[in-house]
Amino acid sequence: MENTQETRARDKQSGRTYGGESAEERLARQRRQFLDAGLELFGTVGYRATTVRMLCKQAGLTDRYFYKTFTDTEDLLAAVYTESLDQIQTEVIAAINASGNRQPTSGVIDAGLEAFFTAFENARVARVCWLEVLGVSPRIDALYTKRIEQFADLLLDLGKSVLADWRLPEAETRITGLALIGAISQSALHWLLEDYCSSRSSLISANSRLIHGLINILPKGS
Amino acid sequence: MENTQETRARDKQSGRTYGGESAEERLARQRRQFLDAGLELFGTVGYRATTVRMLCKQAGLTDRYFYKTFTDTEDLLAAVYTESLDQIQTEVIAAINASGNRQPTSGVIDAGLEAFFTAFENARVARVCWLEVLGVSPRIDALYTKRIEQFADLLLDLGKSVLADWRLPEAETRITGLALIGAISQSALHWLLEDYCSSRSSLISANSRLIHGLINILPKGS
DNA sequence: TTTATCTGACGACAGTTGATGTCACTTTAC
DNA sequence: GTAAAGTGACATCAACTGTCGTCAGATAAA
Repeated sequence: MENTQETRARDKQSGRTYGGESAEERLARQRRQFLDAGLELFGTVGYRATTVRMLCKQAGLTDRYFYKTFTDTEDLLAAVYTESLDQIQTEVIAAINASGNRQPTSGVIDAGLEAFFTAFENARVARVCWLEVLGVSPRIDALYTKRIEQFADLLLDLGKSVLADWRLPEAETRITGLALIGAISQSALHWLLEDYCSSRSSLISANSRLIHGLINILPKGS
Repeated sequence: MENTQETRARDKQSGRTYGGESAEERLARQRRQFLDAGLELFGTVGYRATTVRMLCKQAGLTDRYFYKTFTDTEDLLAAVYTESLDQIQTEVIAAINASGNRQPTSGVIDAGLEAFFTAFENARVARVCWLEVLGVSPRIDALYTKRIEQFADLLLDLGKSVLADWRLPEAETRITGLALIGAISQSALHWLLEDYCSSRSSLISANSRLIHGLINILPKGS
């Protein structure tokens, strides 16, 4: 059906170099600029108050390029959120693996918590991940749920690897993981909302105690 | 300065009975209708998508009466949130006091948790309190923070009354309370987002275990 | 009954927003 | 060097929102 010059010309970027950049490089750079602008604006004035025009001004690009890469501001929010959490998750896992001494549980847990809270010392990241992302749309809610569950699974896998046999029924295991993530994230949220007036170490120690208390009371076997 | 008929006439409601209701009764009824409409709409289509017109249609009243009682949709949101949490807090406290047997800690805790989760089985209440209220404005954020802290204090007071001497430093005590509320509320939030597919009892038991584990590991004296 | 208040339906207004289009100018490819 | 593609500043468009005003009719007080 006439997939000729017309159609081909209308395709995104026909692919010419411009300013020393290939078409893909330009698209990637624009995407990055919008991601940065999104984190900056969503993390300060908030998602609801952020308009396409503001994003473009912040990114130093024109409206057209926004719609070339994203469909919505919501689309950008999802991208910013995903990228932030990807990075944090990577850092937490790295910290856990780095604290190689897996036997004394406390070391691993505190290392993970430290990486976690350190990442959320960036107020923009914290605000986007815990405040702005909630109640936007069913799609974003689903994304949020998925990421929280990923973190819960990370925590539970760690627990199961440390405690040889795990005797908690599956349903309660899931809820327990979510509850722990909730405890940690609520701490982080209040940390942000109170302008980080508590010390990071007190956050780590309070949450660490919670986790140790749980491990202690788990049904034990053998 | 001329506080005569002009000014007096402009005052809210000069105070005549209409339809068998006094001026105050009418104002109170209208306020209630808007509160109900707010809970309904904020709890289903969401705060961002709710407009003044929609609220008035839902409440069966005209725009004018909205502005007579509330300044903003944000104002109404704050009122709906406050009323919902007031009621839940009352129910939780009542449940705690009702389970009079204060010695066996578990009874009190489970009773409180049961009242809590039962209240959030109302999806509209849950959505408003955990989703819609976040990231709206600094004013609403402050309100949220205050209420969460109230719940945390409730929990901590209960703990301190059960455990004779409390040896945790104040800073960590606060964070611990917030973390516990976070655990419980994250459970409730996921319960909502997953359409209440878990059982209430599993939520109670998982969170109860978390609290008992903490109590167990607290620094003990005497 | 008459007059002032209360009510609901409706329209008007300005301000924003998302989304698209225009136009002159640069840069690249042929 | 010439045509096509890329770019940025700006205009345009409809849709929506908060907010306020108008007006006819219902209700209560005089």
